[in-house]
This record gives sequence, C-alpha cells and structure tokens, in this order.
Amino acid sequence: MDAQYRPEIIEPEAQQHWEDTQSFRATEDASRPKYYCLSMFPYPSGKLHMGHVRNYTIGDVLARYHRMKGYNVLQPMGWDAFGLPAENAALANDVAPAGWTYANIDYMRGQLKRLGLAVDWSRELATCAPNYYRWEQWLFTRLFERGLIYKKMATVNWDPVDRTVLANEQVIEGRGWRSGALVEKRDIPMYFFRITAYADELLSELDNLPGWPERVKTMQRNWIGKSFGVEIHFPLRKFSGSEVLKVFTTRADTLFGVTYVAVAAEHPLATQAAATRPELAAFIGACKQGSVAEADMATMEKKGMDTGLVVYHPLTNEPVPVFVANYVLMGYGEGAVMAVPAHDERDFAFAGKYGLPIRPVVRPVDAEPGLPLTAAYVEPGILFDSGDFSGRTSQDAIEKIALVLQNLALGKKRTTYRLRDWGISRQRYWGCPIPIVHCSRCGDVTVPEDQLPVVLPLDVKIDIGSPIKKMPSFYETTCPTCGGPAERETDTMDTFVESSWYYARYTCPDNDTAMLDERANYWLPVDQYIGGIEHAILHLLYARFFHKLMRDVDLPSRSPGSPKIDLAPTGGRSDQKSELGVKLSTSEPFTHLLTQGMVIADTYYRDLGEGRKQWINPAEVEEREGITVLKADGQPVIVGGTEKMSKSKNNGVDPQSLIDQYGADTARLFMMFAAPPEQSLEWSDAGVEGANRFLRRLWKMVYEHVEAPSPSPWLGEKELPAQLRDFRRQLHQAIAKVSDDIERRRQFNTAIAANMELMNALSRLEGEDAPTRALKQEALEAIVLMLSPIVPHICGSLIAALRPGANLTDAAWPLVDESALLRDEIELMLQVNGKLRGKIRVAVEASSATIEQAALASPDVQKFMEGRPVRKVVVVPGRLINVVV
RNA sequence: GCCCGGGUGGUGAAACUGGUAGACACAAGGGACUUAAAAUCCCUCUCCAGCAAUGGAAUACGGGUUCGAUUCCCGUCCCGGGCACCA
Repeated sequence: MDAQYRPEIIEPEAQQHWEDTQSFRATEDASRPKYYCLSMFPYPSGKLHMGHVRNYTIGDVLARYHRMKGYNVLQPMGWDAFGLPAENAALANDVAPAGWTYANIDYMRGQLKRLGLAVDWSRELATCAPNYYRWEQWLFTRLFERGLIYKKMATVNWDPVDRTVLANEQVIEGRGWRSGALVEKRDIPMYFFRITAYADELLSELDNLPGWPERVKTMQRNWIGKSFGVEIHFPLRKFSGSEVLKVFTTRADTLFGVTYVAVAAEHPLATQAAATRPELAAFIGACKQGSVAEADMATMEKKGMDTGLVVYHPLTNEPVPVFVANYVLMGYGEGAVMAVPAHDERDFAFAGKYGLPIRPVVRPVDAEPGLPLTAAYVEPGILFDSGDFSGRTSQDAIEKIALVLQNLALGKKRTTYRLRDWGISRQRYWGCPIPIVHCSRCGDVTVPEDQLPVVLPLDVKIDIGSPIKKMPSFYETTCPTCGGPAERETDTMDTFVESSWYYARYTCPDNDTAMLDERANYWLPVDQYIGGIEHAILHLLYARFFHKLMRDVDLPSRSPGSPKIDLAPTGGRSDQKSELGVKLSTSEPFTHLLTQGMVIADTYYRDLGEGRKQWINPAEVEEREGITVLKADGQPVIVGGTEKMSKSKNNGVDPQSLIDQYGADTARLFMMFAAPPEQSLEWSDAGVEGANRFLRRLWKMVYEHVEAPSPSPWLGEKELPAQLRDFRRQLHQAIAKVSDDIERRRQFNTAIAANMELMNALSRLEGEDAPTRALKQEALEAIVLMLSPIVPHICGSLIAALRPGANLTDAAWPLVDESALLRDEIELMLQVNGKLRGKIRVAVEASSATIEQAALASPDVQKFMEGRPVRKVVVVPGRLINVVV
C-alpha cells in the first residue's frame, strides 16, 4: 500500500476499472428488489456547475448505498438537450445549435465521468436525437387523435422591432432583451395538452405520495387550485336572461355587495364599447403593452376605465357599471369578475382609486361591522343588507344564493381549477418539431407513423427568428390524407415535453420499434428522484401528467416489418407481445422525491442601458478597498442579488478546478458535508482543505494499521476491557446513526460528522495487542464502507488494503451488532425550573421514583431550590429530571 | 402581488418526536516538531461579568402556549425558490 493518498492516481484507476468491468450496467432481474435512482438530467449548457455536483453526488450516494444493501440498482444519465440557450449561443458565436449542443454534451460527459458516478452509461440518451423525439412525436399524434391535444389562441410576448416571440425571461422591465423595444401582447394559435382533464387525479393522488416532501405537495395543490364556487350571470338587459355576462366567484355570499364588474381588455363587451369610444380603445391598446408573465401582471399598477355599459344585478336588477381592468385575464375563468370592494382587497383599492361605492354586506360573527370600512373585510361572517339572505352565515348563504340563481337560470354551482391547459407550441427552432401538416382542404392532419420522425434540419444559419420558418424544403409537403400540397407546422414543442417522459425511456432506450417495452414496467416507478426545488411545480406536474397518459393511451407500435426484439432474460420468449410496446401499469412516476436546495452565488453585472445587463462571473471580480471591481479592468461592477447558479446570470462556479486540484472524492465529500441536501447552499470554497485533510488522515490511519506488524489474530475468546467495550459501543452506535442518516433522514453531513467523530475516537485508541487490533480492523472496515457511497474511489483502495482481494462494488453495508449497544449506566440532566443545574449517573434500569429521589438529593438541585417546596417533578426517561419549585 | 421555504457563534452547520443550544468542521489565536518552511500533532475559541469557582444573557425581531420552545401558535422584518415561453 502506498504511504501517500494520491487521488490523481487512484481515481482514474478506479474509474477505468468500473468501465472495464461494466460495474454499473443494470439488467432486469426478478430475483432481487429493484431500485431505480434518478437525478434530473442536465441541460448541456457547457460546463458542470456546483448545483450539478451536488445533485449527482446525492443521487450517487443513494444509488451506491442501495447497491450495498442488495438492491438491483439502475442509475442512468442523459441530456435535456433542446432549448433556448443553444439558439442564444448560436447567435452570439455563429455556431449551429446542434454542433454547440453535442460539443457541450461531450465535454460534460467527461466531467460527469470524472466525478465517479455509478451510472449505467449504456442507457445515455439526448432529447435532441431523432431516435428520442420520434416517440414524442408519435405520442403527440395519438393524443391529438384522442382529443387530448387541441388548438386554440393564446397570448405571447411580442417584440415589435425584432418581430419575434419572446420568452418571459427575455422580457426585462417590459422591454425586449435585444431590441430594447416595449413588448406587446399578441394572440397566436397554439397546441395545448388537455392537462385539466387530469386535474382531479393529479390533485387527489398527491395524497398517495408519502415519499414526497410536504412542501412540494402543498405547492402542487395550490397550483392546481381546485375551488368550489358559483358561476353568476349578469343580464345585459333588465329582467332578461337571454344575453348575460358570466363571472365566477367563490364568494357568492357577497353578491349584494357588488358595485361594479370588471372585464379583460380582450373581452367582447370591451371591444363593443370601444367601437364608439376612442379613449376606451386607447386604454385597451395600452393594456396590451407589457409582458404576459403573471408576476408582471400581479405587480403592475391596477388600472381600469368605465365602458359606459351596464349589466343588471341578477337578484336586485339594479344596474351595475362595467369596467375594463388590466388585471383581469381573458384566459382565466370567464375573463370577467364581479367586484365587491367591501370584501376583497384588490377591489377595495380599485374602488378607492376610481371613486366607486363600497357596500359592506358581511360582518364578523361576533361583532358589528366597523363602519365605515378602512380595509376590506375578507373573512366569512354573517350577511346583512342582503335581502332575504341577511342573517345567514357566509357558508349557508353561498348554498342558498346558488340555488336561487339556478332556479332563475342565472347561475349554477361550479368547480374550477386554477390549473390551465398546457400550451406547448414554441416559435423556436431548437426543439422537437410538432408532427402536424396543415392542409387547406383537410385542416390539421397528424403525420402518419411511417413518416415519423419529422426530423429537425441541422444545417441552418441562426439569426433572429426560427430558420425552419423560412425553409421551404422543410415546410413544403403534401397532405397525408388527400395528397394535395400542404405545409408542415413550423413551431416546435416546449422542452418540458421531452423532460416529461425521459425517465421512462431510460428503461429501454435502445428500442427502435416502440416508445416503451416491458422493461418499463420492471423498473418503473422511479424509486428515488433527485432534483432542484425549482422544479417543484412545472416539471414534476408535467411528468406526473405524462405518466398517466402513458398509462391510459395505447402505446403499441404497428410499424410493418419492424424487427422483433427479445426482452426475455432467458432468451426464450420472443412472441408478438414484445414487439408491441406496453402501457404503464402504475399511476405515479416518482415514489420518493428529494428536492435539493439550490446552490446559490452572488451575481454581478454592468448596465448596458434600456434594461439590458451584462452579467459577470463571480470568478472575474474581486474586492478592492471595499468596492467590487472587474479584475480585468479594475472598474466597479454592480452587485446583484444572491441567486441560483444559472447560465443566464453567469454566476455558476465551475467545479473543474476543484476536482483538478483535490480530486473527485474531495469535491464530493466537501459538497455533502457543507449542508443537508434540502437546504439552499451559498457557495464558498472555504473548507475544501478540511475535506481533503480528512481523506489524507483516513488514508494514513488505514496505512499505519495494515503496515503494522500483526500479532496472532484475536478470536474474541475473552470479554473486551471496558475501554474497548466503550469504543465498540460507539462504533455500533455510529453504524446505526449513519445508516439512519442516509436511508431515512437523507442527511449526509451528519453521517460524515459521525464518521469523523468515530475516527477521532479511534485515533485515541492506544495499543497493538490482539483485541485492540481486531477492534481497529472492525472500525476501519466499517468507516471505509460507510464512507464509500460518498467517496468511492479512496474507499475502493482502502477496502482492498484492509481485506486483500475484496472489491468495493460487491461489498455489503456494515451491520449493527445490537449486543454492542448495551450499557448499564446513563447520564441524566438535572433542571430546576427548567434551567440546567447539574447531572447524575443512574443505572439503566432505575425506576422513576429512584431517579426522582436521587435528583432531589443532589447538591446541585438542593442549592437552587433555596429551601422552596417542590411543586412538581418532571421525569423524562433517559433524558432529564426537572424540579419545579 | 400571490404560493412555498429559510433566518442558530467570525464562517458552514448540529440538536431526529417539545427535553444538555453550538456536535462535526472551517477560519483565527497559542504551543510542539523542524536549521527554516510546508505537512502533521496538541490546546483555546457564543457573548457579558469574574483571577477563578461560577453566574447571567443568547437560536432574525415582538408576543403567546408549556414544568420546559431553535422546535408549536400569532404578528413583523429580511433572504431564497416558483408564478405557466430559462431549465
């Protein structure tokens, strides 16, 4: 054994060994429990950043731990390879998106391998490859035919100068990021996944996911936003229900407090009124300025204008003015809301601004309404000034009002969802082409299966706008139905579509005749999914939706003449079924979810004017005399917030130099030790030295142990002396703790700390006699095995030194010896009035009464009782005694 | 603005189910070894008072529940994530 810890030698050797022996190749095996461990695949942005190191180390620790526990482990890796940054890079550097993407994949694959992940690389996939997105297009055609995809108009950000659609991210302070032009809203046709058809199931099945963090389930519940309310119709003419304005409200009890209704700028009533009133038309035009992002809509100044139109209250027939308001969204609900300033904060503010009446109709259950209202009273309560409904509770009134409205045919109870259908059309190039042909005679026709995939042309010149929209060789085609001239759809799909089913494709990435085969139902669901908390809603909801689609929609491939593939491990069964593909047999994709906290770093930028910023990497700045400056020119930079490491803010820290200098094990150890996985982590490389020092110490300890002359082996014939018994108890307590930390608590920092403590105790153990050596051997083996999921390279070398001939890849996790945990005395804390005053040692089996007596007799307690009588004694078994005086 | 988290020494953090606040590290200071340096090893290290024994205070801030609160409840401030076209 080498006396020195040399990661630069042992790490490449270990990685080469894993590759040569295909150590992490996963095959279906019915005889062992399976464990599918998946980390969210990376976008190939160019280089790994610290968030990746954190994510993939967590996944690798769990995968390796379960392998040691005897599971058949699958841990795959791939690339979320379509997306906007490739187009941005193409514009900036004049390279084709495909070339840029594949070059990044090659570089980052090397970096991932250098991290030493126990990944089955034979299953690697990239979503931009036709053999992947082909099946996405294929599923699209099936869903389209079944009505689960449909087309409708939707609002996008439009840059009037660049004449292009902008992502929300590309709109900065209301202006296009490149042109600086004021952004407008524009309606265009788009394809939508009917995710709302699954809203109820997506909501209710959250209750069947005990392995998900509560906060993620809460976020998804709120996002789906199921609410029970009443649809209310306001007649456009007095005493006539033939033409109505529909609104939806969860607060029908406040109906008598309505003092106006507000409609969206695009609402037909607004359009109608604007025809004769130029100032209103101008206002509606102004409403169309700005981005479509909800955060922008919600924070902008609430503005409105009277249309001059009135509708009539469905119960009182009083006229109610109709306003156009910029905060009402056409795409949500009916595009109109009833406004009750007395009982809604937003309406209260709006009414104050435009001098609209405020009419309170609900008071607190146990108080008079504090009139006049100084703020909206938004809680439920008791109705007043509400006709026949006065005196009823809010809950009761909602029911009765709904019933009366229903009898008048002016309303009905309705359940609504905040969740909207998922618009997936993108007016971009670098994405999966939507497999639709537009025919002037047949309408929208899906591309037949034998013509799939619709391949995205790669040899393109990128400037502003999608090149395939200007490429007749791509879009000119014939109609699959009538054979006449037709045009291909040139929009591509949202990249969230690819990431919604990749986890399933990993189970059978080599199948070129079907989207999925039996192997999917062997491996799925994913047992452990690991990824950033930023994906808590969108990605995870879409993936859950897709899993249900793949469960419900028939997936067989009927390509004539497609070659049969043999899935049976024994090679015996190659009937027709194996060629057909399978439906998924489960309803949820991810059994356990670990949401990693973000790795965040400071951001720095320089203002380029018109809202444009040049983001500067933290590595390029330094502090000089208290001012943050760019190293290159010494001029100051602006310090932005601390945000998640991202390409767009250029605040990612490249782990490569860390790995080059200290090795992958140090990087992995340091990352796991810095904070628990779910907590966000502000990046700082202070402490890397300490992690490296620990590994050197571990190496040295094993080296000194195995190189020491060995006395005759101890066979455990005598009882250990007390000191060794104490140490052995500590050892087995540590094994129990580390197992629990990794398996249940998912807290690796404390698992590492427990091993550090154990090593500190071990280094204090003197002597080279047979029992001491045997115990040292036992402890070192346990420590090396317990650390091996975190630092696999060094532990591979160390276990081979400790157990000649042993190999880490088939080593088992150490077992707790329960008999070593027994002890006969414990220490209890003594409190007087809740303050710590001393401690006593008592026998393990001592009764509460004995303990109480011992505590009261203790001088530490006596001193602080100051002669006062005992009011109460609280004995917490195994912990403490609190004397209350 | 709305939804979801978080806030503990100089720093990263620990305290798992309401029961010893600061484990384990980093940094810093002191010492040993060395011709010297690096490496390594040992010691100190929340704040205040005190020579010390010890006492008091302290888990963002203000309140509450409890014998006992970092932990539960209410309010405030600050930081992070998401808000449907970044991924």
